Amino acid sequence: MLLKSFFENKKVEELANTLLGCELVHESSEGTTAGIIVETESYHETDEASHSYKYRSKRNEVMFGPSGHVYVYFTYGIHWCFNIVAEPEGIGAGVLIRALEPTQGIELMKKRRNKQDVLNLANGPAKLVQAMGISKADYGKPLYKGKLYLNKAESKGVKIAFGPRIGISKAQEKPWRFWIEGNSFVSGRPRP
DNA sequence: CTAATGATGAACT
DNA sequence: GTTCATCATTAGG
Repeated sequence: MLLKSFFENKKVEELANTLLGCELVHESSEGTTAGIIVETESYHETDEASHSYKYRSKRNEVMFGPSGHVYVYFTYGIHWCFNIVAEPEGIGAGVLIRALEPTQGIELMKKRRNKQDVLNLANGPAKLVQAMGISKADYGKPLYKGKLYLNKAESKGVKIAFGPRIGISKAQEKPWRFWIEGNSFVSGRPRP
């Protein structure tokens, strides 16, 4: 699994970039599920759209902590999203995982999601949280230690594309969304 | 205490 | 492509 040093000494957008192609693994009591990260977005405290913008609060305080920890948040009344904290303690930054390509425990994911279509298991922020069995219980946990962790990118030479983020009502000017070019598990396709 | 808001998904036409 | 479900967190009084 990737160690603490992987998350350190990287800018948030750099981490978002490096995370593409890595495998996210969760060993739960129901079984192990895993998937390749194919889409990310980066957020920083200087960015108006970020939860960590301007001040810290009870919800986002883990984003100001050391990098490599898990930030899980709830939105729109029913949806959970999964983030990885980036940059050193004191800086509120993180990478939102937007989509996964399932690799292990696909049957379990289908059961959790109550869907049969593999393409539709984890191609969205709240979907992958459900498919992986991640919950608020994982909030603040380190990714370099424990049952939820990352494996190094297996394939080299994947094409990385980037563009504006999705679902932001303010500050959409930063091209801080990254995805693997041509991967069909990426949520949505930006227009040229 | 009360009201507005939102880094979305599913179902539908 | 469009509509709406649904609630923790936040800001304001």
